Amino acid sequence: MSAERPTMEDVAARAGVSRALVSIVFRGTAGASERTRERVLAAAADLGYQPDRRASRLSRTRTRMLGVVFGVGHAFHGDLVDSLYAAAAVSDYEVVLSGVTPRRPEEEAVRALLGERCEGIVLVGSALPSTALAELAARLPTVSLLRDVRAEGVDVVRTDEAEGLRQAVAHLHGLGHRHIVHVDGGRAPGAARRRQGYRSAVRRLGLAASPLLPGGLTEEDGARAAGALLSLPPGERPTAVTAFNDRCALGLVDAVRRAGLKVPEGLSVVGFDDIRAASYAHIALTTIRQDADALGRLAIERAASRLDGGRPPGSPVVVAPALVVRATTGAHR
Amino acid sequence: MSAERPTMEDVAARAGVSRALVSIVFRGTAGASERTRERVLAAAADLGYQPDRRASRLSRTRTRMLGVVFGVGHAFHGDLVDSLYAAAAVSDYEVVLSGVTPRRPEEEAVRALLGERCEGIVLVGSALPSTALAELAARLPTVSLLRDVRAEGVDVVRTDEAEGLRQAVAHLHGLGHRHIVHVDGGRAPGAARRRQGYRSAVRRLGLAASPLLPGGLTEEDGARAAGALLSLPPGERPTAVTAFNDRCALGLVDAVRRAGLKVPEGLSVVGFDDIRAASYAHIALTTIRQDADALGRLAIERAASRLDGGRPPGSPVVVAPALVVRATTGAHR
DNA sequence: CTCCTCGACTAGAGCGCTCTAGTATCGAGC
DNA sequence: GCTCGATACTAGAGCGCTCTAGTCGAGGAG
Repeated sequence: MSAERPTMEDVAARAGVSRALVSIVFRGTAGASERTRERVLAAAADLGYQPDRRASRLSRTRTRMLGVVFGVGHAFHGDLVDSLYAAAAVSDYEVVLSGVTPRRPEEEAVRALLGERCEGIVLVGSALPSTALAELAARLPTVSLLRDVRAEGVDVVRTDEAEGLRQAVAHLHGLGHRHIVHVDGGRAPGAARRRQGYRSAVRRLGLAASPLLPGGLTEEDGARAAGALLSLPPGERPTAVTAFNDRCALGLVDAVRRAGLKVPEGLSVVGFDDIRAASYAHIALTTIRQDADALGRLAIERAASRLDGGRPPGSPVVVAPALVVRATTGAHR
Repeated sequence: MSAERPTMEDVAARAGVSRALVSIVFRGTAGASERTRERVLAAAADLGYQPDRRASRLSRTRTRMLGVVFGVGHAFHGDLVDSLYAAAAVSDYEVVLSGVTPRRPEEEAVRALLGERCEGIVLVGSALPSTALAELAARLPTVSLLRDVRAEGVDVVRTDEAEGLRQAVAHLHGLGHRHIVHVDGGRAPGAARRRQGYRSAVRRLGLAASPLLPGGLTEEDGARAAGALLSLPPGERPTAVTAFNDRCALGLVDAVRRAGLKVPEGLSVVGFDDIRAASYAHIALTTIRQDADALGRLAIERAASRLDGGRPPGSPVVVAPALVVRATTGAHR
């Protein structure tokens, strides 16, 4: 149905120049006169020529490809992928996606990228054991985005979770809340730091640290935490909650409202992430915003500086979060 | 930091065989004795050799790569990507993802895939003009997944939206509802067919077709539709609603509940898609399930049959949806 | 003993680019 | 006139695989 795809050779013949010149024109490097450049591009357009990246990557010494492993369908990963694409373009790197899905484990996603000869790899919210990460890092520059790991050679780029929780607690404290509970994320990436941030913030304000409420990272986990919260004797019930993340907060808000408790009048709730849904007018979740743009940019820069600058490891990059006040928090009464 | 990556040549030398033999072993084709096979694999393992896919693809006549363009972060697209990965593996194709994000338009995502020399391309919920799709299809097998288009050469794989709405309306009718309103999806892919499915279903049951309520594909759109619905004079207010999709339904349910209307007692709501969140216990949305597995599988099969079987176009593939009854619908009273 | 067949293995020509080391041409400087 | 240095362009050797067309040797049939 379609004729053989034209190659550089065809374009060269049509433009009456050598293949090398066509290559020069398409790579945009110096060495071709303006007239020839135009002639070549015209010939290419006539033939519908498009350079073959496979061949180009094979012959180039550098592939300038950065692999990105992410959870397909994870809202926040999506925001990060957007930012990674943008940042890579700036540094003249190319992003190659490899998705993790229920049926496609992270190991396989990584293996696929290695076969492509990516020069570096960014793992978004990786769940790989740190030994596996260290092994990876021994082969090529490896950035763990979101997840904090101590693994030889692995660069970490993450949000300052503890600081985020400090801000959340301080915000609630400023509103007059004295009984604040944290809904925990369990073993999810970042959960430990948020937990710890909550505890130290509460302590510093001279409040009593309440036992954690078991939660998780989905709406369902949040709804379950709501059940636990509502079953507490009224006297022991907190007036404010910091949730592990936005989805968890959303589920919790939804469930307590259905039980007749008003938000924020009866309970103030703060999330974490600032996923898109959090900003919807009818939800208007007060939350701790993770700076997806900065996170993505720094992850790429980190990989690029290892590749280009030969700059050595360096300590984890920690991005400051920001409190976004919306409508799920209010004065204590 | 790392030595040069070993090549087939190195493995061959170490195993004391020719490069061709190593290739045979790694491709798993016949022509090597069991003993040699083991020797080669051992040598490869020693060196930490991994075949270079760029080179392999370049020399192979067929790349067996299928490009997939999808919306990063779209929950349902994520489900489809999972199924596409799985189906491609079965047909021995390789999936190459190219994400669409706020800053990376679909055109660019497609261009990237063409440069990779994908043999076929699957566009999930494409928003490209049909002329652009036809142009693409002239170059390589093109499947439009979810979106129904009439474009020369483009294979369409989609859910039977009209049938879905018929089921939704029939379900509500069976519960005694006589005043059912559809919250419209506007220009979103599939919206026209759902609209039309609603109208014909209502007509067939002898009910009056109410004017559509403008909605959209996000929770926010649903919440806005709720506002419009609540502002209707009580006598004109419907007792049941079919929403364009789950997210819209979720936003609507949330908003009407907050306004004091109980679901399903005061209003029954049916969504569309059956995204993961719909099944969460605290949400339990009655919805029309799109069969992501079948959709993905058929999309791959379609592309593969064009490529392998040379089977010609064929009519659009329409997948049956299924009603999933949960807790947002109840008997009219 | 010769002719065939068959399995195991190899040589070598690509695949479509990139990039180094050139050659040709031309104007300027002495 | 000759050299020099640019600038514009080309030849050709890879990059690391795949795959066709072989070679080689062992065994079976006649």
